[in-house]
Amino acid sequence: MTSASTILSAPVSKPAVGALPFDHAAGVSQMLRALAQALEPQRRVVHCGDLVYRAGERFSSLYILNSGFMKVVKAAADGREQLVSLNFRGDWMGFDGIARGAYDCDGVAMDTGEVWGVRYDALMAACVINPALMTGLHEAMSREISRERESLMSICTLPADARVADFLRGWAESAGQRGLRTDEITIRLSRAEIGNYLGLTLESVSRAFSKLVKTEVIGFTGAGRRDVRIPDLQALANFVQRALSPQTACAA
Amino acid sequence: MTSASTILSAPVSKPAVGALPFDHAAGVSQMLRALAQALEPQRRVVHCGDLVYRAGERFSSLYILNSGFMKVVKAAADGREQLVSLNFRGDWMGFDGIARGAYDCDGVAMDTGEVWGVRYDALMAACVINPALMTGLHEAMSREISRERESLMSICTLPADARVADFLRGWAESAGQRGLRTDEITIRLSRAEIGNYLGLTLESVSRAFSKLVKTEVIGFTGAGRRDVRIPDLQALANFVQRALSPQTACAA
DNA sequence: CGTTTGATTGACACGGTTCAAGGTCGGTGG
DNA sequence: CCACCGACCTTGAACCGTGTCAATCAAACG
Repeated sequence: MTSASTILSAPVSKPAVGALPFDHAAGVSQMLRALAQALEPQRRVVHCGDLVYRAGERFSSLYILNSGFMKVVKAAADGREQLVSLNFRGDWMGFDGIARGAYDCDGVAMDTGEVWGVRYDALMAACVINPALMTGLHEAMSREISRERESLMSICTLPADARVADFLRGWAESAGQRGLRTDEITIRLSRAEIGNYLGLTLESVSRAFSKLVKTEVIGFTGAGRRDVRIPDLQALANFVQRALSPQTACAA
Repeated sequence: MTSASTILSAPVSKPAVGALPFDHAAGVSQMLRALAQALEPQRRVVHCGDLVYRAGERFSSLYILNSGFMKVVKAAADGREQLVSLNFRGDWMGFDGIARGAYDCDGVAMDTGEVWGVRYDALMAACVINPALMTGLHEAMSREISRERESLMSICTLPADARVADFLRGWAESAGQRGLRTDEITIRLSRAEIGNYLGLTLESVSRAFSKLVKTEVIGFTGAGRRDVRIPDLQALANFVQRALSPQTACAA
């Protein structure tokens, strides 16, 4: 407990001002270790398609992804479905359940992985003893809010091509944070899922990919069209900018 | 402190299952009272246009709206701006700052009102003493996440008319939660702001309003076109459904 | 190998943006 | 008090980006 009590305090108070590649992976590992130590999380191996929690179910636990890849889907009373979040190792899920006392989304595994469930009441109790846990939790919620706002801006202000480009940029970025290469990524979503996430049809997504390939800012590597090569991340970002103001290409 | 220690526990565990008009206002009042008691928040009177916090500023406080009306705006490095959140009495603001250590949005007053600033570190300390405070905080963050997902779905899945209709429905709903009438509301946003929020141009918003008036699901009351009469909230909701499936009008 | 699922591409229609021209309201000063 | 002004809203017409529908193709799978 002594070690846990100071865990995360350093990365918390010093968020490495402007630098994105601050040690995200280390922070995640510390958080997971602190949780394992304080709470005996319920570990569960999941496979592609498994539901970790579902909309309407009584809220009792938050979930942290130890490995694998998950999506969060919101369903409306009419048939509409909306992919609202994509999650990787270290990400928390289930925050939506806290306020209402019931989840209002489905958490779906997209891959084989391990999810840790921690009872909310137990977590609260642990937070009182170990404030670093609480801080870590709040940061996770804060990140989720910021991420969603980022998506919103992308969807509201960018044309289809740029939305897809921005999506790829974001994916590469989060791959980088997890220590993976950013110049060769695998998009583990169908065109339809990407489209749903970005407010586009699958055809528009497909056309956007084609255009990005033609413009040379991305390329396909594998046989399926899901392995993307990104020779230059900055070029991707520039593509987004160009889509906004075709004439004012160079700002910085 | 004895009174504060049980505050919110009842409304939390019994979210009044399907009924929206559970006593939201009472919960807000209790929360504000608990904060005032535990933390001596820094009270500030704001006027329309005032910035309560701004993007880039070092994070230190969260803000709670005691009265008035505020918007949260996110600005991209290029000129893009996105209205990401609208806030009323009892809403918290500034969550976006927790993770990065700096806010990434502007909090802007849209009206005269009073905002309470509470230092985050002091709040954390108080949470340890009074767990109800912590619970209330988490519920507020959870609500923010859910709200944003709601917006995302609306924007991604609805045509222009329905988006505006859904926006009005949501506004009326939150007016109702605050104890105001839901059949006569005042939209304190310009067409341009609504458009930005919904991913539309101001012209599209204006046309949507006109169509809603022509369809009789809303009407204008005041001289300016911002006072909206909603004779039947259900009719508004039906309009949204109709926009999705023109033939399959009746589901329930 | 046939079947199935997902991706690509084309042709066309439609919704929403863009551009432009008034119109209305509220405020300010002569 | 009224004329003027600026901010905001409405409406129309033309254009264009996406959605829709449909055909084809490629890869995965039993």
